[in-house]
Amino acid sequence: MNVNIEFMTNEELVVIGQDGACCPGLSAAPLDEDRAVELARVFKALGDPIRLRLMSMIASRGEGGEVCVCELTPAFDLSQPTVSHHLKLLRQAGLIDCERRGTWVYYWVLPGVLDRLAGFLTTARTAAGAPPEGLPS
Amino acid sequence: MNVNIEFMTNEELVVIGQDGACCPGLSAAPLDEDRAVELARVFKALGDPIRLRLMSMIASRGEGGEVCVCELTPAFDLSQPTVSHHLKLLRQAGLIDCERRGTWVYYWVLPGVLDRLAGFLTTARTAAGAPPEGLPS
DNA sequence: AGCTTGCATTGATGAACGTCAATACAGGCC
DNA sequence: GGCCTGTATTGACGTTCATCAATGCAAGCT
Repeated sequence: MNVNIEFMTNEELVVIGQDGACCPGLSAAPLDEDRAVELARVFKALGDPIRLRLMSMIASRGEGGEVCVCELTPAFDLSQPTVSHHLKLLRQAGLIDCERRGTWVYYWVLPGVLDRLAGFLTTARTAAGAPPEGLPS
Repeated sequence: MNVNIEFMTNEELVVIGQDGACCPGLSAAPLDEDRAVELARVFKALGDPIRLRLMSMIASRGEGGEVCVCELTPAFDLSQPTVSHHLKLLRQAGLIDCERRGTWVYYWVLPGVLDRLAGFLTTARTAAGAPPEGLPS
């Protein structure tokens, strides 16, 4: 698990897991309560226009790409603390991580998270028919 | 658009579109404000444990499958109105639809919605490198 | 040291949300 | 018609959320 910042309390989720397909899939079988709670936290993090745009701006940098907060903040018609707050929520949801380098802080999308989330939603893979063949992950 | 119930006001979203891949994809390019607002509504609908479980129970029926509300309600430790409310939110998000048949009301997942949502999240498809070759969808 | 810039945290406020009891509505059955 | 069952809607209440101004902290500068 990679939180490279000490001065921030690390409350990241591990829901989507670092490896494998996190869980059976939405359509595979009725979700049990605990997994529903964990996964809902991730979707809730994406359930805000600002956070979706933040995710998109960061994810657009591609694998290994980073974005400086100083690029993110002015892109929104919001106060700096509010943007910072949304970034924190995305981080707590286990979607992104950050690192301070000198004066600036850089954010990136945790590798594989989006693909695993997508896999969870996809019905084709989880259907009874096809075997769980090798996913990109 | 398929709302087969007249007595309910139809406020379904069309965000995820009935055909095609809805939009460039989260990682393709920074999401514009309008699309972010629309998509956030869908993710917000999934951002609650109860609604996620409801979706899962309905989606587990597979393509064309339906679930009677009378099966959904007792599965939760909630009042009937609350479950009904969550179903309404999922419907307004454009994720499910329903139909009354006699005394009972049946819900199903709108076809393709989950796969399109998954496609929106997937990075592989939208990356600059690979051509958009045929996905399982 | 002091100043400045970039970002996170705190505390407050109004809006949105999840929940319930009560009620309304639709359809089947007597 | 009247009654009963299943589901949606209404209205209220407490909690969570998004937002801001003010403040705090880290790092670079002079």
